[in-house]
Amino acid sequence: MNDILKDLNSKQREAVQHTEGPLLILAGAGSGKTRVITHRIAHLVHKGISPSNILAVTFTNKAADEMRQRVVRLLSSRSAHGIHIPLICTFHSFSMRVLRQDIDRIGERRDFVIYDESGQSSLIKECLKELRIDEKKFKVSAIANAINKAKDNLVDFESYQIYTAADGNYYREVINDIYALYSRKLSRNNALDFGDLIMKCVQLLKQHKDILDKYQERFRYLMIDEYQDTNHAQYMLTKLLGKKYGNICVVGDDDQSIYMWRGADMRNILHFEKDYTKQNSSVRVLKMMENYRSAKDILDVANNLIKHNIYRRHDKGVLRCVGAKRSQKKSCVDFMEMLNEQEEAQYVVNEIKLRLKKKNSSDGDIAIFYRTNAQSRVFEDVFRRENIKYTIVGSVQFYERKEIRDILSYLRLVVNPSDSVALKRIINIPNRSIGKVTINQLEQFALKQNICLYEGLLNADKINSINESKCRTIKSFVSFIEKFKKDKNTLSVAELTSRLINETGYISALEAEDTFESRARIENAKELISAMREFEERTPSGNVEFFLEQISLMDTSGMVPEGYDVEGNGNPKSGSGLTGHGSRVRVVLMTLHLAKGLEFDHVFLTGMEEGLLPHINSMASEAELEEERRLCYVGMTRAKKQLSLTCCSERRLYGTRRWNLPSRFVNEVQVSMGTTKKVREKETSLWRIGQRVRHPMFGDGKILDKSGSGDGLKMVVLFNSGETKKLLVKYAGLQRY
DNA sequence: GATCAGTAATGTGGA
DNA sequence: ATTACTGATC
Repeated sequence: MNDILKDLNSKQREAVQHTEGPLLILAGAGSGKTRVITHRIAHLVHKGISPSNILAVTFTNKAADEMRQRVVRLLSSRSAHGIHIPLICTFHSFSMRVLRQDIDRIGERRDFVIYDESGQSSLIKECLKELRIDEKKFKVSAIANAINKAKDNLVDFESYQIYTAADGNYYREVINDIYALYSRKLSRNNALDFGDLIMKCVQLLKQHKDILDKYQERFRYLMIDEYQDTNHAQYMLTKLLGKKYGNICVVGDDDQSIYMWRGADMRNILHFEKDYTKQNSSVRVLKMMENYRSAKDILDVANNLIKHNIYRRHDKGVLRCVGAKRSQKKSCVDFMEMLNEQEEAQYVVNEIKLRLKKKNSSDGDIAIFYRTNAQSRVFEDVFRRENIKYTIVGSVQFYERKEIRDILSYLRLVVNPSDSVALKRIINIPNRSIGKVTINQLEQFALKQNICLYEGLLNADKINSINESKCRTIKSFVSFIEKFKKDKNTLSVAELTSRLINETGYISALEAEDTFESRARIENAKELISAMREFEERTPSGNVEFFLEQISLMDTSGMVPEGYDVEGNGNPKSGSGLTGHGSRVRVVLMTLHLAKGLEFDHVFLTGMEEGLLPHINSMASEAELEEERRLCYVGMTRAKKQLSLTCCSERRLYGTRRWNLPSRFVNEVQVSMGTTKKVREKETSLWRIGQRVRHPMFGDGKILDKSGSGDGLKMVVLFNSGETKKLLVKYAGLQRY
């Protein structure tokens, strides 16, 4: 038997060897999914299929990178000379490739830029202003959701109009107007949003048979990861590509579908069999339910939970424990009800400290999961107070920082002057005295003349309401950008950017500020430049356009601290920092959504309360409730050795005090657990006069006086700088230390 | 008087 | 992070 098949169990081997025709792999949590995909790719190549005929699609870049690395390892061990790696990429980057080649066939320019979520909402705000729609009645986020949802379902604004005309709903009519204007604006700015990438790709392939044929011929073997998360547009894209040869292998787990709210359509995975069965060929379905990750107790709990989902599920049996050692006398699942969220956090920290003391070096990774981001605050407070290092996964990411976005907007503008969103972001950064009013006048002018905003700036002297001195300021800004438009082709990305931030005065403005925060921003700007240098080394031919493209396709989500393996399956990554360092314990905090695909020795699943998990907004419909249950299931199945569930009888949430019951999910798992213990409230007054506090901006200080209570609690704080400030506790972000 | 910059007030589902 | 208000500046 060849070594690609050697370390696989029988189900895995069958999946790898089934290469022709449609194949559905239902891969339970911890069953070795990534392993099967990578080995299957290697097996295809080994069989003699050209790597260029193989396409594997994932949802995140992280998953794609991980897979690529593992495929390289598998292939290079068996061939000394240069190996060719199949295309492994995300849905979005695949669509991007296709569109860069041929989008002109459906009437857009090939040098488009991509708008992220904030670019999208800026543009929607522009639309609201132009259509004179009240932002309070039509929330930008709601409109963005509606538009994204439409695009996920392949409904472009023309089709939206047809549906709207049919049902005569006022809200939809307004959305329709915004959608139409928004689409025209995108086009005018030479930009696509994320939804467009897939939708336009499908439109292109549907409308032009020659292009479809080109890709069908090229990619004869398709593999789709996390198929349960595909939306309709993604479904259609894979369907089109796989139509000719039918060699389509999808991998997923309907029990881990947690992105319905983002457009994922579970019917894709539930109906795959029916969908791909034809007269002359049948669909192979493989169920991999052997779990290599978790202790038996943990799997019992998870199985007990998920069996309560009856509404939509593949019948695939329960997760079976293999490999992992049976736990000792003590159950490795426990549950604790605490009085409030401070006590909950304290309990978790105490448990972690106990573990640290034991010096049980094999219990290296600890994760704390929660349903909502807001819950992380309390944990941070306690961890900091107790001096335990932790990492929050998914908090503000590097490329989402203000200073980085500012600099990137400059680059965007230089590359594509019609990008009005980028222009408006930076036109007055640093201060040039071009304010709201002036921008408004420029916008009005551009709208009337039917030119883009940048051209409006070029013609600022033709606007009566703009005086001469303002005009000069605008002109000097324009010539600044024009200069860099020329430099762009002669300078490297890093060099161009470094000049840009120096010559704009961006850096000197930050230097003048000279605060803790501004110094950090300068550091980040420098970090960006070094990221660019790295990029130049990696891709010597790479220009600014390509650099920007890479960044816009990076998933800001799913970023995990280095060393955490995706679906480890007993293959510790060498040099990951997890092995060989003795008792180095790592604590990570994240939302349940971010936990998917990861694994940890000890998992704390916190806030197990009605209203939080299941979340209050998901309790109305059975479908949403089941998604909450799956979310909980995902959290539980991340644990290898120990799973601790916690809840609070009282919790301060969104400013109000709430009394929640323990989550129904706790009752559902029905495993004997540690007795519920009520912990006495220690101290009501955490903010006492004399207490040392830390403020994110003003630094360290001490409480001099306080007044008010509850949300109105105010404090007078004397900071080390000598300044005295009166602060509202609710918003000040103070921490005790 | 118009416009701008800085400050204060306010907002919470999940990527 | 975004909006409302206020004093500063052209």
